[in-house]
Amino acid sequence: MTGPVAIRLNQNALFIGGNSHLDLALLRHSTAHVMAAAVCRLYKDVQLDIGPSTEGGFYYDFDLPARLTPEDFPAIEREMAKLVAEDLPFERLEVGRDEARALLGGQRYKLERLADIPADQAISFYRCGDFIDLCRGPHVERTGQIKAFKLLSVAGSYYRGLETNPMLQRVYGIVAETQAEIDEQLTRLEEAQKRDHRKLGKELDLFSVHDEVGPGLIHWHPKGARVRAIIEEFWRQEHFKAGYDLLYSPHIGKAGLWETSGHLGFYSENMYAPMQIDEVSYYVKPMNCPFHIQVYKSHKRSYRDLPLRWAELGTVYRYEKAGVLHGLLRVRGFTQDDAHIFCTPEQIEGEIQRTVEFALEMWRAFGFTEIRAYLATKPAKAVGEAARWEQATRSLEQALRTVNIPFETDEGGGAFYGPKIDLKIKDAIGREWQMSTIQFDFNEPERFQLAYHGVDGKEHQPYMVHRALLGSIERFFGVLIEHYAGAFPLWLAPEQARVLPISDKQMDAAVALAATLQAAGYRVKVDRSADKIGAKIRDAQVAKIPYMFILGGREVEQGTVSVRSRTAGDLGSMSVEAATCRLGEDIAARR
RNA sequence: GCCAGCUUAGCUCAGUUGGCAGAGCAGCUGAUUUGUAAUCAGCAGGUCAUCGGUUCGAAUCCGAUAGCUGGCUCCA
Repeated sequence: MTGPVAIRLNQNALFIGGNSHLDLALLRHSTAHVMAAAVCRLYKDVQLDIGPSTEGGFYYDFDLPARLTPEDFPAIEREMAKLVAEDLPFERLEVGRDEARALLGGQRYKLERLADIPADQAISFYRCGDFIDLCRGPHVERTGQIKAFKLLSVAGSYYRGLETNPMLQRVYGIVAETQAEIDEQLTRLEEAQKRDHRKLGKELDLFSVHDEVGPGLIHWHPKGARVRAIIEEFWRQEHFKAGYDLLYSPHIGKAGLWETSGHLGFYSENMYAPMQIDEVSYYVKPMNCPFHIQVYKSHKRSYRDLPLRWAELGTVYRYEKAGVLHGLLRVRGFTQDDAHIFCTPEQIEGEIQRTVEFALEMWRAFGFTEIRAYLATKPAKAVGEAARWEQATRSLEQALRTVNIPFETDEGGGAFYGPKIDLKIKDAIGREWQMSTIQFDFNEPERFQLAYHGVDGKEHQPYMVHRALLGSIERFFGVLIEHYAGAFPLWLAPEQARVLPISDKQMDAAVALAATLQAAGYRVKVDRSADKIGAKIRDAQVAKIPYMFILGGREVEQGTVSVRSRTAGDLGSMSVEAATCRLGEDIAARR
């Protein structure tokens, strides 16, 4: 979107000036109204809810007897175009409550919305032709100011977002100043869809999900598994450097363990049914913490031992509702890059800070810089003393300020057992996914009676922090695929280089070169097809392989190799040493 | 789980009003031995997601189930 939207507001409307972002929001919201007006003209018995602007466009929620499908969009768009052509003014009306009720007639959702407006607040309606809607505003002046728009999708949406409420139909759309901008936005959406990890995962042969096995259960193919192995090895080394130790724990545990931890009480709807072993119930783990706690409790701990930082790539299984599963980003079995930090109250602030810094460092290493942080505070229902909550929340906030990343506060968004910091990043089409999480836990240390001996010789309860930096390896891989559009940098690429003989005459030399490079630790394959060189290059390019080493008669004779880069094209002939040197440089720079 | 839509070869997709199941790519075989993004020919590949119904006849119409997609709720 470019430039400020030049819109002058109705003199009755609340003035919002100068800011193009807000003007765009006005335009979007106004277009939502026009869409609602169009729907009311075309359909009978329309119950209206709300139609706000969103980050990318707008939507309006309706309840109507007809079921809307994208096939209905052209008719709605035509009706909207008529409303725009009529250039109707948006008129603001301020009315009393009784009059408002009368105006709303049989609009049940609107009447409920009206009841929510505080007594001291003005009640306003906006009229646009014969369409009138309870609305705070503001709006653009006239419908004629809406130049270009398009309806994109329709989906169900619970009234007020509550699962127990009726489901409304939500129609999404976009609006811009010119048709060209709409086309541009649609092209961007298409481009984003091309880097969807589900599409690339199939095309690049990275992973799969199978009906025969079950939804949300990921199969890592050789190439995906190779990338995963590199990620995990890097992760382990970074953790050792950061003062962590590694743990491995079982996949199942007795019911009693999950009772003590509280999971059977507060997390059972996400846990799979138990299995009977020797007449005892065992559960597959949805989390790793109770196991780490057992290790902690395996002997007495002193304040001199703390902090303990224990990490595990722990595979957990959680029941997720069928409708929420999404490629690698939302699955039922996944490996968390989990860790638990046990420390004294004095250490907590420093530990949180280094954890946040560690997380950002990790994200930077993988090429991510745009991350949003959220500080989630104490919810209404919570365990733990108020003073602890306060100290914990303060140290989280302090850490965010010290590392200087902007954050939003999610008031009351913490878990019942402690406050947390979440780091979120966006997928190819702008959906935000929670990745890193740093969570305090006041619940389990209490339930498991965790203790350490303090300087005073007395037993104290340690602070416990759960943290996952990448979140889960599955989700991280999904986001990574989209981030690089499948073209992994050399250090992560499952196949770093492919040797392409011009003809079969160079096959022996090609196999020998690949063997040499493989022995030196590079991931290299030979193209053994009978294709012409152009086709071999195309195959390698489509497979997004960073380097192609082309061997013709000349190269074999001179002991050189013609190097082609995925991004820069033909780099010309060079010695094998020069070529491997280039690989080494790219790997070191994580290019 | 809820609302809506979708499901045809390994992949991407055609398939008209209910009347013999199709293409490209990939695969295999053969020919070609090629100099920086697709060599040519042939062959093979299907319980049209599954189950049931309507019909003389169903990929096509109806119902159920499963999976997927877009959202909602929930979450790493």
